[in-house]
Amino acid sequence: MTLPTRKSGTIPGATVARLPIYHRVLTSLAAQGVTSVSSEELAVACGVTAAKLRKDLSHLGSFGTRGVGYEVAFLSYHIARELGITKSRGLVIVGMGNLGRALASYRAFVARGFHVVGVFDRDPRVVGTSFINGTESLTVQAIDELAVTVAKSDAQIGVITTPGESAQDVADSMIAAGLVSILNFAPVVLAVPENVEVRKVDLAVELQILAFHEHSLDESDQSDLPRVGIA
Amino acid sequence: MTLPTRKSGTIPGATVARLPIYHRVLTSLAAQGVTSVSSEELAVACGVTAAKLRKDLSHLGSFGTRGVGYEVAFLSYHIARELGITKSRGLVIVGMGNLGRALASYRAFVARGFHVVGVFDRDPRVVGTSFINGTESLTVQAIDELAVTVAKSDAQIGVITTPGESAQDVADSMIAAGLVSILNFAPVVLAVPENVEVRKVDLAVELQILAFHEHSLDESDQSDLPRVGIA
DNA sequence: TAGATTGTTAATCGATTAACAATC
DNA sequence: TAGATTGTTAATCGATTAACAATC
Repeated sequence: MTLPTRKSGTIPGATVARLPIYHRVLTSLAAQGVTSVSSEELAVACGVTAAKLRKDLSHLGSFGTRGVGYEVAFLSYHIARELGITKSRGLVIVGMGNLGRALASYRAFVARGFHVVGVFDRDPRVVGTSFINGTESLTVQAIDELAVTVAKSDAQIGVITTPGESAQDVADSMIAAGLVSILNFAPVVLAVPENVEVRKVDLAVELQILAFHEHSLDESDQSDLPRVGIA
Repeated sequence: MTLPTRKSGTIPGATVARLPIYHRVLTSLAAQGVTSVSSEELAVACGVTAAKLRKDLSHLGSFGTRGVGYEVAFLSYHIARELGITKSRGLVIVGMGNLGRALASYRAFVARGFHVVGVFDRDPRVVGTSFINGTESLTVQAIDELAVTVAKSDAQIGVITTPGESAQDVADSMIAAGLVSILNFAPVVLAVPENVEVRKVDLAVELQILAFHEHSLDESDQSDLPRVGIA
């Protein structure tokens, strides 16, 4: 018998994007006391096909047992290890509008291994105000203080929740402060050095993609309608 | 000379997902008084390659002029038309926690052609409370009232911002109320009939994908380190 | 006409799927 | 051994890219 071997080489992007889902479902199964799961069962719970799930996992190594399935805790640990979420990672959030304040208090972040180490805003009227996020109280800081806070804490990810106009300036400040991972909610394309990874979430874009779905239905409704005319 | 012809057939999903970006950038260019743009210029502003942009647009029809470029207003209109965002679409939001309240007041939604027609929560202590979103005041309703509100208004899209435990129930209520487009922020896979389109946004997943990036850097840092030993 | 840029073609790349040999 | 399920292979599918003929 050989120890499970971690595959060398890189993991496809599409696979990386699904690993967090697998991890969350496995965590949930473990909480329910489930100790073993087949690729078919796990796939259904994750909303993917069993073939895709097994293919994804095959990029990490060989963590299942043929004829049996996967041990929930074991697989969960190896996915967490691969994702680098075995330790909690620090966030800074810049832009304390509605969305920024909501994210600063978002309980799912803590539940999934992140902690907010600082919140920032450009507006002097907002700087210095405090609010409660879960257990601790956060005081809004000026953006000048970003670099010092990032250095003092172990912050690794910057979240931008400003309007589009300020987003590039904020990104520049984050990069100057040493951050190389940015989650950008502002509807602008950020220019960053190539060692910096930006993920963009545009909530209005998500709605517009759904609007396309609605619109497609409208059109097919029309062509499905019986046409009045010469028969 | 022939009129620009709209292509028949379906538009690839990857293209549909980028059309809102093109539309937003075109809107921004128009606001700056730019009337004409080349695929190269537009692509840079959108963060894609010119080849990809032209390929995407080719699925909608032929709206450019060879040797010249695209007329901003003309192209913008045709993308909006394709996406079905020439008219404002109504949203209902269920789950008035931090995220739900933030989205209910999110100005970018109105700016991009959506309006909130109702907000809902399960908690009787929250039902009946009001808050201001831009110009109007919204009163939180009980989920029982969802169907009536959807029927009375022109709501077409349901947004779920509840905890995971309630999300499936909420989705069922939305579908019963006649909604077929759902934006789901709860970290669960919703079971829905196949005529219903669900888009899932998991904010913690976005962070976890960035954590993978951080983690990859950690690993390459280590292998880059000079190793002490027999040389 | 000469220069520029589109729209399309063909090649490449990556992701998905189905099937099955390996093996518990 | 018989039944079950993984991990892998090969085929398919869809998306991206580069190059260029069409044409303003």
